[in-house]
Amino acid sequence: MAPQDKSRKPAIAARLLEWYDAHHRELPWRTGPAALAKGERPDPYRVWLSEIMLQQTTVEAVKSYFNAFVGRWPSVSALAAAANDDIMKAWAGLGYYSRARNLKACADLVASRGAAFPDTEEGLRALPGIGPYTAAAIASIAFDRPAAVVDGNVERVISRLFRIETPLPQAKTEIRALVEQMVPADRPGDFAQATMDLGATICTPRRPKCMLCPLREDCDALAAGDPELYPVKLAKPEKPTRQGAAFVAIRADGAVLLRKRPEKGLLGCMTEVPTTAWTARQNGETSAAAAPFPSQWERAGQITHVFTHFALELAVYRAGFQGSAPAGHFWSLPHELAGEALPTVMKKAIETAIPGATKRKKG
DNA sequence: AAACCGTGGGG
DNA sequence: TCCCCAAGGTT
Repeated sequence: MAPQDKSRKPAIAARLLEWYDAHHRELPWRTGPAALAKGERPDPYRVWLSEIMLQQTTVEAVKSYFNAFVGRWPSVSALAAAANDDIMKAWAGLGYYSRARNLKACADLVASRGAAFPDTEEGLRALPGIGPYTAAAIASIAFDRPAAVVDGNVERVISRLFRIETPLPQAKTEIRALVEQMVPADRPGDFAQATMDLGATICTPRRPKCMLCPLREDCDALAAGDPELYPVKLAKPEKPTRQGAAFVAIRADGAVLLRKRPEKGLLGCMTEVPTTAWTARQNGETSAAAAPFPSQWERAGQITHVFTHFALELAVYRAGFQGSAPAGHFWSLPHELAGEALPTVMKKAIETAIPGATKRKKG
């Protein structure tokens, strides 16, 4: 190791923090460096809630959900007192719905222990919905612990700085070790957020803005002229297609027939219109004869929705239907529909049958 | 440990 | 249009 390498990592961390002080993003859940310097402390509840929402989810998508949640449930105790269904409804559209189920389970646990979050990585890691990343993020941001926070941004920044040829996810161990050597003891939370801000705004996956980067003199990948090649990742498997049919039954007063999905698995605990099973592509027309009950079904259209590991083609049928809801089903009136726990794929299906039905009305 | 689990935006 | 992927966790 060359002599100057000995100070490389601390120097990088110092430059990154200097950049963060001047260029950090203002985010609803963030306590900025100036406020921290004045002695203000982040609210662990807000840090936790934001970190759960931000798992595999963009900052822009999270903002409105975060504001709605903290407005309605300002504390972990308030969230613990909420009904499961209300939380699922409020989470609808954000995706990865097990996060909402774990959110409630975690709030219940924390509330039952005096409403105080654990202040160590290990303690946080034991809570539902909190894995290695989230435990480190909360420990460093909310409790000033020198934890190594490694998310997708950090993996990209580090793999470029050190031009790591090992593909992800195999390189995770190596990356974590490097981050552990860089975390400054005095500002671990800011260091974590600075690395993530750099990855989100400068060291982006494509066309990184290296000319604006505070670490351009430190970056092995930039020196080699190929930062965009990192991180190296394994090729992804092909996405299969499944097919099925969705049935939008409409009562004379405009109510739509709905039911609740099972507690676990895809879209668990969320609300749906009746559908057939979603089977592997059959290369054929799904017949209205597969409807859960007989009616004058007419074809309203077709939607395609891409999930994480498969694409779904749904034939959408529409029919009038009178009488009480069949077992396991319920009617949702027009003014209630927008507030139901409908995942995006189900809103698409309903919109295909009844344009505008799931949009929230004004007033 | 490989599979499963949503969604929307950017290039 | 299509592909990538975002402050990952659970089983």
